[in-house]
Amino acid sequence: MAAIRNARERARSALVEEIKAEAFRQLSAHGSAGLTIRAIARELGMVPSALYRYFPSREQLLTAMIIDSYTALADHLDAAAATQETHRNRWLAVCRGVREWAFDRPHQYALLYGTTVPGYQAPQDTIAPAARIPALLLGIACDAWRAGQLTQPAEEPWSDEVAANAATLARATGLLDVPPSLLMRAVSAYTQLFGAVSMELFGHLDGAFDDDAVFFDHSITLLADLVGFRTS
Amino acid sequence: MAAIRNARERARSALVEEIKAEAFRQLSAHGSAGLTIRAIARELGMVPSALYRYFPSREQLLTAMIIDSYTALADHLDAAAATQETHRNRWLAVCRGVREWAFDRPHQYALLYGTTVPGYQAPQDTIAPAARIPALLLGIACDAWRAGQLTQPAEEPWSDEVAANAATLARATGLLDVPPSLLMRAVSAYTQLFGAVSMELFGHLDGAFDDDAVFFDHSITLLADLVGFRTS
DNA sequence: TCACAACGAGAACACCGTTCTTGACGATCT
DNA sequence: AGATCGTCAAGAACGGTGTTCTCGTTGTGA
Repeated sequence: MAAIRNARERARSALVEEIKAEAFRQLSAHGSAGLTIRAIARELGMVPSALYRYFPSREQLLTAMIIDSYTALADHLDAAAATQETHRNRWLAVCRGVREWAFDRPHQYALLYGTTVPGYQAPQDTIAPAARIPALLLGIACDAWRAGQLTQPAEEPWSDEVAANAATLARATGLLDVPPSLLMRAVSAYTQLFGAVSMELFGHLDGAFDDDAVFFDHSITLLADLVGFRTS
Repeated sequence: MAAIRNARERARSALVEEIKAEAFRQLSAHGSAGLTIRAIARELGMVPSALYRYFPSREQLLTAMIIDSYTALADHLDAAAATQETHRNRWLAVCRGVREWAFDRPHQYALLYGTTVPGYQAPQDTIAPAARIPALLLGIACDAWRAGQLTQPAEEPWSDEVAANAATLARATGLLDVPPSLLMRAVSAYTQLFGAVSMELFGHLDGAFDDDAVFFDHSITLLADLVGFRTS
C-alpha cells in the first residue's frame, strides 16, 4: 500500500473500512440475503446513494468482503499451523482451524464456500487470496514428504489419464519435486475437508452424531492417514 | 395420495405442478436469485398474488422444490446403482451419478447442497427425502460387508469418544449389524463425495486439472478403497 | 337453489439496488 | 488570494421485489 497522501484519501479509506465493517456486522447478524446497501447506509447515517462513491455495486462490495475473508481465513490457518511441530499435527491443526473458523462465522464461511454460481463468476481478484488455503495444505504435505515423514503410498493402478492430470496439477501448483500421487491425495483430502465442514454447517449431518466435532476429528485423521502422514 | 375428488382439486394440483415446473425453468435459466414469484406469475399469465393461493410464500415454494429435487436425485442414484453388479461398482456408480446430476442442473444442486439459509432452518418435510442419499450409500457399504466383499479395516486407534459417536450413528441409521468403524468411514466418504462435487461446481478447483472428471474419478476410487471395497 | 369456500384480479405497502441531479466543500493552480 | 475543478453527501426518482388486502366471480356441496 502506498503511503496515505492527504486528509481526503485518509478519510476515504477509513470510510471504506467502516462500510466493510458494518457490512460484516450485517452479514453475521442477518446472513448475506440481509446484507443490504440501504441498511448499511442507514446504520452509518448516510444515504444509500452515498455508498456508491466507495463501491460501484453491491456485488463489488461482496467481492471485497470475499477477498478480506479469504485472507482472514488463510491467516487464521497459518497461525494454527505455526502452533505445531510435526507435519502431521500441522496438517491436522489446519483442518481443525477451518472448522473452527467456519463455525465462528458461518455466514462468512458460506460467502466463500457456499453457493457461488449464478452462471459462475469468480472475479480475478479473489483467486489469489483463495489459493492460499490449498497452497498451505499442499505445502505441508510436500514438506512432510521432503523430510521423509510420509509413508510411501502403496502402488496404485495409475492410468495415463490420471497421470496426465496429476502432472497438470504439479505444474499448476509448482510442486514438481514430489510424487504426483501425493498431490492427488492431498487435493482429495482438501475436498474432503471442506466437504465435511460444509455438510455439517449446512445441516446435512444433523442427527447422525452426538458430537459432530468427534466425527470431524476422526474423519480428518482417516484422511491424514490416506495422505500418508506418519503417526508421530 | 388420495384419489382426486373433483374438477377443482384436479385443476388445483395441476396448477401446483405448473408453478413448480415454471419455477424450475426459471431456476435453471437464471439461478435461485432470479427465481421470482412475479416472473413465474408473468410467465403463467397470472397476477402475482394469485400464486399465494398455492404457495404461502416464496420460501415454501423453494421448500417444495427442494423436496422434489432430493427425490429426483435419489431416484437418479437408485437407477445408477441398479446398473451395476458388484458392490464396489454400485458405490462408484452412485458417486458418479451425483456428479452427473449436479452438473446437469447446477442451480438445482446448489439449492440442495449449497448455502442453505440464513440462520438455518431445514423444514421437517425435507429431511426424509434428503436422507435417502446417505442411506443409499451406507446401504451399499453394508451390503458389501454382509456379503463378505469388504476388506477388514485395519485396527485403528479407537477412542471412547469416537466409539460412542459411532454407536450413535449406528442407532440413527438403524445399521446395527455392521462394524461401526465401517459406518464412520462411509460417512467420511459421503462428505468427501459432496465436497468434491461442490468444490468443482463452485469453482474451487479451477485451473488445477485438465479434466476435473478424471480427478473426481480418481478421488472416489481412493475413498472406495478407504471404505474397503475390494477391487473386483 | 342457496350459501359458502375457493379463486383471480388489482391496488397498495414497504422494501430493495441503482441512477441522476443538485449544491457544498476542500484541494490545487495561477 | 482567488478562481477552478474534482470529490462528496443528499435527495428524488425508476423499476424491481415479496406480500397483504379487498373485491367481485364462480364452482361445489348441501
